[in-house]
Amino acid sequence: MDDRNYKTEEEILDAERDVRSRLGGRPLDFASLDAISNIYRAAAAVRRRAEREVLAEQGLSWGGFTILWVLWVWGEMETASLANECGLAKGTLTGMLTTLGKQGLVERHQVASDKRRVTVALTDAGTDTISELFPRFNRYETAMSDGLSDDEKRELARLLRIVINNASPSDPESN
Amino acid sequence: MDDRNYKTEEEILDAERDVRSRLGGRPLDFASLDAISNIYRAAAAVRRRAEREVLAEQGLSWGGFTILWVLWVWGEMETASLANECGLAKGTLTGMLTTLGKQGLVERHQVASDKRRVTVALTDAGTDTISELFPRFNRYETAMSDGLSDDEKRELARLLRIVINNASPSDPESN
DNA sequence: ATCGGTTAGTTTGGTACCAAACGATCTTGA
DNA sequence: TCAAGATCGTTTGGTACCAAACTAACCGAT
Repeated sequence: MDDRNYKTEEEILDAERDVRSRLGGRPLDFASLDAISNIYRAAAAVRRRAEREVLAEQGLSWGGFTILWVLWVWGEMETASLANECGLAKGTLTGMLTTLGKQGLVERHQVASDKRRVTVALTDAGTDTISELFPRFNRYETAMSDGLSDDEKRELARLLRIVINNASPSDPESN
Repeated sequence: MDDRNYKTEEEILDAERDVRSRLGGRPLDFASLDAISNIYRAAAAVRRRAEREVLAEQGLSWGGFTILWVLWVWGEMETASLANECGLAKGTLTGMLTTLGKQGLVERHQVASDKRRVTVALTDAGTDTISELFPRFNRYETAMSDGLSDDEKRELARLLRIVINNASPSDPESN
């Protein structure tokens, strides 16, 4: 059976023709369709494989890894910034910090001047974990970019930044 | 407070310098890092917004929408192909088909010649839903691609296909 | 003809994730 | 000074998602 999870050029064109006819010739934006749906496909594939092949042995999820990485690069920070930086809802972050805390990788500190606020920092074990793990993760990223030139990687990142901005509510109450 | 969820050029360079120093000058592939991490960021942002602004009023998740879309384009198909086509684990598909079935949007049919096998098809209501919803979803995709030329959209899709292939286990027992 | 291995889909157990409701703390204005 | 509102992080309730264990059906070799 056909278990490829990509399409040949012809199959894509077939699908386009089908959809077009099913809509009675109404105009559709296939260029956008293809671009956007591939973003999700690529992200899911990259994530699943990373969790299986790089992160699982450390007992980390993609989200957990992201949190450690952000804390490593940016240092101790408040949960609101951290959630935003990681692209997580604040409620989600609470749970994941609890998990990471149980693993001894992060610590919460109450802010003295405002008892509502909490900062998060890596523990020594957390620092060890991420500094050992990150180079391996980066090699994985290199492998996922195999076949792309450096210019193409940069172009890919640039195009995605445009999409990210389009999708990011500059308007209010995200979270 | 700074609640942008993107970075300026300088901030990215700052972060790069920090990470570089933290690793004691070990070489890192920042081009791949930037490209791959932006894929996930973009996907999460696009998905969340789609679920809120396009899918929620129909009571559909991204995954549920994807299933309807695939069935609409490709017609009745067996669950294994459908799971593969949607990028879902087969166990996940079981649950989502149950949900979609309760909503009256899809039907399961046992294959007569092999009672292990099951095919899935849209109901009339399912067909109505997806054919009404899809054009709106496509307009959303267009909005998410705002600022990209048609050539850039195609280039984005092409670059992502390469990543998808890299991340897809051509080897066995996925699922 | 039946027994062992293979291949379907489903069930199970667990995490990740979101949105909305909540409780505690800070702030502001009268 | 103290009550009303804003703003923190957490809790709650629910879905989506995966991997691994499971069950039923098929199939091939003896």
